[in-house]
Parts: sequence; structure tokens; C-alpha cells
Amino acid sequence: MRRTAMRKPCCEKQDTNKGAWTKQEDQKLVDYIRTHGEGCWRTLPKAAGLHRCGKSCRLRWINYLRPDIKRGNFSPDEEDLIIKLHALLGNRWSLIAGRLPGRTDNEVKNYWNSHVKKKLIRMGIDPNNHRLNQTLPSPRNPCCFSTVITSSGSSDASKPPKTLFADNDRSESDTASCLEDKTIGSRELNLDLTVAVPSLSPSNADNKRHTTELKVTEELESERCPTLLLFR
DNA sequence: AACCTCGACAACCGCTCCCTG
DNA sequence: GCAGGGAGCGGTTGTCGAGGT
Repeated sequence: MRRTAMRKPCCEKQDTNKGAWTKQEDQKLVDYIRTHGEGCWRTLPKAAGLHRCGKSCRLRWINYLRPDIKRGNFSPDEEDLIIKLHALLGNRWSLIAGRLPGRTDNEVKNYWNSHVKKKLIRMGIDPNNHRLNQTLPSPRNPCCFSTVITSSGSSDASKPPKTLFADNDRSESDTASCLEDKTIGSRELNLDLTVAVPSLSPSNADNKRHTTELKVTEELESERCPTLLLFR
């Protein structure tokens, strides 16, 4: 890591607005990007006549103003995919969001933290490593697993589970060891982890993405993530 | 009606990555 | 090879509205 002492701030703090964006600011940003395109976020605020930090502009555009943003609730399919991808990738929200058309990393992250995480915890699953917690839910009452088990895309916890315990008499230890023994990788899930390339030119973005994909692939090769079993 | 709590989500901040000179 | 700078990412915080007491 490189830390540069006395590094210049990304913007002149005393001259920038903070907090919620106004309609006028949104309009200025949209108009500017429509005319000039994305890029050079550092100079954009000044050029667009905005008293905002470049980072703030970028975030506002990416998370809210972009025309291809999909607003509204996440579908059960999307939720399942988020859980699967999180099991594979961890907190790499941008990679996860890349698999969800119209969704942003911030949105996925927020959804994870406010919905999915709690849901998994309720089901006795550690959301950090996707493993069953020490205190396993009883296999005789497996409904607590229904969200992650259903492979049809439904994540409605009120519906009966499909399969985790095909044999409800399976012991807790059997289940745990079964989960522990499985090594799941991207190939088994048939997940193409290539992130959609934006319409911008190749260059920085592509190079970065390529590097990230390589890293992810390497990690997946050796990754052991037992709870992915639940999704198949 | 007033207050409190909680959930959802927008936005900020600090850090890291990677390109360029 | 190194330092500086821009862009992107993820964690965290702030704000607001809904629901409960």
C-alpha cells in the first residue's frame, strides 16, 4: 500500500455541497454527462457547474441517475443470485452487481446488509462465510433453511423447503459433515464470472476488470464454500 | 399528538488499485 | 523502479419515513 503524505484532497472541501442532491444538481449532472459523456470525475464538477466533489458526482450518477438503473424491490431470483455470488466472491459488491443488470454495487450492498444478512442469520447461517453456525437448526424442523434451499428462485421463507434434508432423519453431524465435504466452485455453479463490459472504451476499466477476474478465478479454484451446496 | 425505535437507502470517507510520467 | 494522481471499492454514517407505544 502506498500512502502519500500531504496528498491533495480530491476536492476543495470548503467549496463543495454535501448531503442530498437537489433536482437542479441532478439535472446539471445528467445534462453534462449526456453532452460530454462519463470520465474525468475530478474536473467534471467544475465543468458542469456543480459545487460537488468529483467522487460525489460519480456516485450520484452511478447509483441513481444512470438511465439503465433498475429501481424497486429485488426479485427472488436476484436475491438467490446475490446469495450465491456472495458465497463465491465475498463482499465484492461491484462484481456481484455486475451480474445483476441494472443494479449497482451500493444497492446490492445495502440490500445485503438490510435484508439478506439478517435472513441468513435467522436461518442459522453465518452470512460471512456461509457456513452453518455452531447451533445448527434442527433437521427435523428444516423450514429455517427454505430460503437458501429453494432452487427455483423462490426465497420465500414461508414456503416449505425443497431439499436440504431429503431425509429428515439425517443427523445434524451428518449434515454438517456433508456440507463440510463439498467443494463448490464456479464451474459447478456454471457461473460465468465475467463482468459485463460497459460501453466505454477498453483501457483502465478493462485492465482492472481482467486482473480482478483472474484473482477471483484463482480464489475460486481453491475456495471451499460448503453452503453453496444449498443452492443446487 | 408526541415521542421513540427501527429499517431502508443515499451519501460520505478512507483506503486500495493501477496507470502514467 | 518509484512517486503521484485518478478512479473505484467497500465500510460506515446520516437522514428520513413508517410503525409502534
